[in-house]
Amino acid sequence: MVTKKQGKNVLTDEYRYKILKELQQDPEISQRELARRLGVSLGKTNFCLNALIEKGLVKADNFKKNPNKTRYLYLLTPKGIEEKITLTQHFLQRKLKEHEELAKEIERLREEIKP
Amino acid sequence: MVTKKQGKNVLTDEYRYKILKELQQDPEISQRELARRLGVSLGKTNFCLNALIEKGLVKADNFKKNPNKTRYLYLLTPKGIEEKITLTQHFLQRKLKEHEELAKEIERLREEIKP
DNA sequence: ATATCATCGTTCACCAATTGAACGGTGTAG
DNA sequence: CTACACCGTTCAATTGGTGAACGATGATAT
Repeated sequence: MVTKKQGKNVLTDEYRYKILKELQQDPEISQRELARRLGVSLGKTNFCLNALIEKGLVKADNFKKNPNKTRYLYLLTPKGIEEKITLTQHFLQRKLKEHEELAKEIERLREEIKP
Repeated sequence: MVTKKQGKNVLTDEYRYKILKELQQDPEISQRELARRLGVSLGKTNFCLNALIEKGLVKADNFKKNPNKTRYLYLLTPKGIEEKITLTQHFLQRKLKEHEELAKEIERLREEIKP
C-alpha cells in the first residue's frame, strides 16, 4: 500500500475514469485483469490504483474469509462515486470535441486524396 | 546525418504521414518549425526526419548558393510521394474507424450518465 | 575586412514513464 | 503436507522524449 516515486502525470483523468468505471462494475477484479483491460502494465495499474485509494476514491476491503491479507474488493467510496460521475461528464465533453475534430480531419484527408 | 540510438517505435505511421505532408507543402521548412507543427521536440523531429531520409523517402538538398552545408531543402523522392499517398489512405481508414469507435464510446457515456 | 547576430542541423546528458520478472503471502486441491 | 495458482507489491532496467549547447553558415552593420 505504498505510493511515492513516479511522477504525478501518470494518473490522468482518462485512467482515473477508466479505473473507477471498471471497479464499479466489477469490484472483485484483480490488478492483473484491470491492467489487461486498461491496456497498461501491472506496475502502472498498481500505482494508479493506490493513488485512487490514497485520494479516498476507492476503499480496498479484504474479502475471502475474515483474515486480512491478499486479494481485495475495490469499492468506490461515496466520494469516488461522485468523482466518477464528474469524470464521466468531462470525458463525454472531451470525446464530443474529439469526434468533431476527427470529422474535420477526415474531411481534410478526403480533400487531399481526391485531386 | 547520423541515425542509431533511439528505438524504432519512434517513427510511427502518424509521424511519417505528417512529416511527409508538411515537407510536401513546404520543403524549405526548418526542423524547428517542423517540430513546432508536429507538436514534438526538436530532437525527435531530427531523428524521424533522418529516418525518412535513410529510407529514401526524402532527399535533403542543399540550397542557398552552391556550398554544401547547413540549411536543406527537404524534397520528397518519387518513393516518398508514393508512400505519402499510401499513408494518407491508411490514415483516412484509421481515422474513419476511430470516428466510428468514438461515436460508440459517446453513446456508452450518454447511457452511463442518463439513469 | 571584421565583428555581430540569427538561424541552421546535430548531439546527448538528463529525466519521466513504463515495463514485467521476481518475491513472499495466501487459498485450494490432491 | 505438498504443490500449485493467483494475489499485490517492488524495483532494476529499458525506452521515449526533451531542449540546452555546439559548431557552422549567411546576412548585416561598422
